[in-house]
Amino acid sequence: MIELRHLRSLIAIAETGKLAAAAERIYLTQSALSHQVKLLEKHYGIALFERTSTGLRFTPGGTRLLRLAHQAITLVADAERDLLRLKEDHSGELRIVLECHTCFDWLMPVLDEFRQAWPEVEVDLVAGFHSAPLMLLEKGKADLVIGSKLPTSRAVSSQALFRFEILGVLPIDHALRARRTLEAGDFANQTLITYPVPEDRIDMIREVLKPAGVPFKRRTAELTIAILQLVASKRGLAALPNWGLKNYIEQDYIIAKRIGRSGLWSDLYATGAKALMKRPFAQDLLRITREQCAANLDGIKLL
Amino acid sequence: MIELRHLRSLIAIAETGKLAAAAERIYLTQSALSHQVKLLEKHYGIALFERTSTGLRFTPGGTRLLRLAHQAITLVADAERDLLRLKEDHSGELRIVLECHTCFDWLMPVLDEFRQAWPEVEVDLVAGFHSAPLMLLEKGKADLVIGSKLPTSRAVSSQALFRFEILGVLPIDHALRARRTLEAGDFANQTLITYPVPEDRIDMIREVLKPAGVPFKRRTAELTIAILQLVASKRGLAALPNWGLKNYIEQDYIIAKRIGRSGLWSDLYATGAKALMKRPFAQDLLRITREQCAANLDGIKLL
DNA sequence: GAGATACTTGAATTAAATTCATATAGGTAT
DNA sequence: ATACCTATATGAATTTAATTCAAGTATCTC
Repeated sequence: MIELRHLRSLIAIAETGKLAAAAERIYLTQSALSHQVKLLEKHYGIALFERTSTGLRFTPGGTRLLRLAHQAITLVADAERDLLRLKEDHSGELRIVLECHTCFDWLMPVLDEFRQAWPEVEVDLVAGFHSAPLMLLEKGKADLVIGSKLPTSRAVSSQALFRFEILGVLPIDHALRARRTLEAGDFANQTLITYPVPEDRIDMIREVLKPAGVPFKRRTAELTIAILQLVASKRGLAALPNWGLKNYIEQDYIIAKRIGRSGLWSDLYATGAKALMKRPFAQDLLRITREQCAANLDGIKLL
Repeated sequence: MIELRHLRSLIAIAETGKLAAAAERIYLTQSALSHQVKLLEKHYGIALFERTSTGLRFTPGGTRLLRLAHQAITLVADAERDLLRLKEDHSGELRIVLECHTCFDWLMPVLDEFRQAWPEVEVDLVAGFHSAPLMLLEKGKADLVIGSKLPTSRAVSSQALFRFEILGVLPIDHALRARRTLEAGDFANQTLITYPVPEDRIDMIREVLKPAGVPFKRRTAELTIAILQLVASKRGLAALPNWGLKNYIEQDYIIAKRIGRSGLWSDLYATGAKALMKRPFAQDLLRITREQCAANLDGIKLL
């Protein structure tokens, strides 16, 4: 008999396209998922997937079950949220500080869903760059910081969200267009186009260019699209999260390459006061974040 | 983590009101359900039931989860039906013969749901009483007989539906009104009001009055409501399924009593050609029947 | 206050899911 | 071709989880 466990597996498989990756996401082995899938197919007597050399493709039957999965899991989440609200006060305030510019891109739809689910929570975005987000938390000027891991004090706790890859961005006819990966040296004496934040907050500089001692120039822009325009018009190179680039790559607006042998990865955390992080609506915000990002952002790894 | 299994349990508990009865319905022990419920309550940290001396009453939290259960289980049933249709031809013909008059009462809503789910199956009701329903099947005049168990030939198979209790029906001020149960002797020289079918097709006569050698008179009526009117106006007694009487009992129109120490029970079966019974839409009709009857008919036992 | 009727509980058991270790299969680069 | 990489599949061993068994408690009824 089918169980929610199976439906959760189907969603993970759909989002990753591969058994092994799906397994990792839901903390199982690839073998367990293979057995699960086989059992489902036997149970219903139809194939749910075509096995290709690159992973699994859903058959019509598999697609139908996947639809069920999305519907059922949504209902379960709704019901569990209602149970939480039965237990505890469900109003509150949530002033969110974003450490990274790109986070806006996924945070907006997340907040839309969150506001629907918790209408009595007052959500505010604290805009602009802040040099000491931990201070903001401790002084009560903000409730939640989204960015890299913060030094945890007694009163504050961090929750990992996901890991994403930062790719080097080049104009489509750049000399390095045929390369598989970029190295620090490739950026020597180039202009790096970044958001207007200090150098040590830009992973590409902190993790790659500085350690390699590569000289480079810098130019800043506020918006992702502005950075891409500058790259496309050959004013320089950039390093941006893979999931934000997908559309532009597909439209041959720019090209993107892995940086270094195993890539440049960055982890995102949500940090807030311990008391806040335990509250149902905060937990639910993180749940919505992980769920939406897993579903919409290609190539991320949930943490 | 919650699973469909738990939701199925909640539905069974809601439909029976008692752990033991719910357990029986879903083929578990009462203890298993108790453990399940305790686990759910611990998981969500709220009480799902109030324990009363007569069984379990849903708390608001329990009710919310029960709503989820109905929604989710419905979605699952829909999806599984679609999978069946992917596998096999889903049109057909279904001429149904009803052996028992009362079956109309629950069959109509069942057929409504069935027609929605399988619009390409042509459903017909073969009205009236038939003395040899097996013949109808074998001669291809009907596809499905609903009634008591038929002698199974090679080509035909029976599937149990549910067991219901037949209660003795008395006018509200009848001399026997204070009795806990009725015995065969209580019907001596009384008029028994029945549907117009042969004696051996009326359980009350075949199982109780004949074996006890009790003399009685008979009068017939076509419709359940007509029988009840005759009883209420003291023209005689009747013996009818408990679930059809509930409303009338609550309105003090008639009273109903158990017949004999352990009651008079009757089992209902669906019988059809083996080839038909294996087909998805026939299986689904039986599933819908069991599900709807379990949900709507009080005091029946699924078989 | 004995007997029903219902749920609870802890330990023992059973069943099921998962892991581990390895096999198989399809691509791709040399 | 052959090695090699990336996938999924499979069988047996293991682990985990659910269920049953056997009492136990509580409440109501006569």
